[in-house]
Amino acid sequence: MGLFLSCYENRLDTKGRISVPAAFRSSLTNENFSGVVLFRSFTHNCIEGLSMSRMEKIASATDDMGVFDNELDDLSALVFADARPLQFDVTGRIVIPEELLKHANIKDTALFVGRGNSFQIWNPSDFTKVQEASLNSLKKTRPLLKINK
Amino acid sequence: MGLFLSCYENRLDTKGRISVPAAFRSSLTNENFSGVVLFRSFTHNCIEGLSMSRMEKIASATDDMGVFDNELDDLSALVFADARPLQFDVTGRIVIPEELLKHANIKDTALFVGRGNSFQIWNPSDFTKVQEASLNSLKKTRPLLKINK
DNA sequence: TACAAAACCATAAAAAACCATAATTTGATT
DNA sequence: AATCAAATTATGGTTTTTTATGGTTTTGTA
Repeated sequence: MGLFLSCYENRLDTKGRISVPAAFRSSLTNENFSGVVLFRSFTHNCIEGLSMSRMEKIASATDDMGVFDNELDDLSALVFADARPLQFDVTGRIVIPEELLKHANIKDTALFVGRGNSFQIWNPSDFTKVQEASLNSLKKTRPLLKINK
Repeated sequence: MGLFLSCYENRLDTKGRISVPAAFRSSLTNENFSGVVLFRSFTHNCIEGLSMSRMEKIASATDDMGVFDNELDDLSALVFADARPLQFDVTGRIVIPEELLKHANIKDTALFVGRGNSFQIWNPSDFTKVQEASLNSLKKTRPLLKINK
């Protein structure tokens, strides 16, 4: 699977449709399911996005843990219950459910943010704030050399 | 993968295109993705360059760390969000996004600087200054023997 | 029937592919 | 070492395709 990289800002139309960035779509060309899976982030006011195959990996990972790790089991249960499979239309658009938009405080513009094997969808100005904060805290601790190992 | 070695100065055309040095391109011949990944350096006013496969290694490394290493998670999130996958055209050119050019203070000429497993792109005169400063500090501290250990 | 969801059609702007050429490098031959 | 031919490279300009976005029509179904 291709990585989700960079950021793309797109707009919702009157019918709630929004284009998933072409670069993200082409990371999903080998997928069986022509679309994405979205759910509300636990940690931020944003939407988490995954491919269906990655969702299936999470499922088998929790299977492997068996019934013994209750915490992980509960967590994945929440994810599955909240997850929305959304199929692309011909031009690569999806309709993001109202609940998710509300959780991420998204009105008419959304920012698709690459996270490697997954992505997030943000209210653009919310993301700017969080990103700056994160950058500042990193500059203090400077774990930067780890990148190039 | 071949190493990125030496420095090459190339020019941007009116459409923002610039040739990636042939020597760098031939270090990437075995890559699936015919291009490079660029992002803004955290430490200097320059652009960092990597192969896609190296980016994928970072992605799986962060996956392995899981949700437990928040610091690494934040760091990779920043990198992935900022990273721009740029595909070569037929003649080996890319278009460097405006934001990156601005960060590196690049106008019409750019210097590709080999860094072994990665490379950087600099404003030529900026690089000269930084390199001289770096050389001077090395002459004082003389940590040179450590290189071959 | 009425309503929501899906399929269909259209278009301006952005990105990619295409074509051309001068300059440079390589390599072969003397 | 010197020369020339061939290949590669960096660079410039043009054409075609893709993309994001908007609107309309059809379908399914409650």
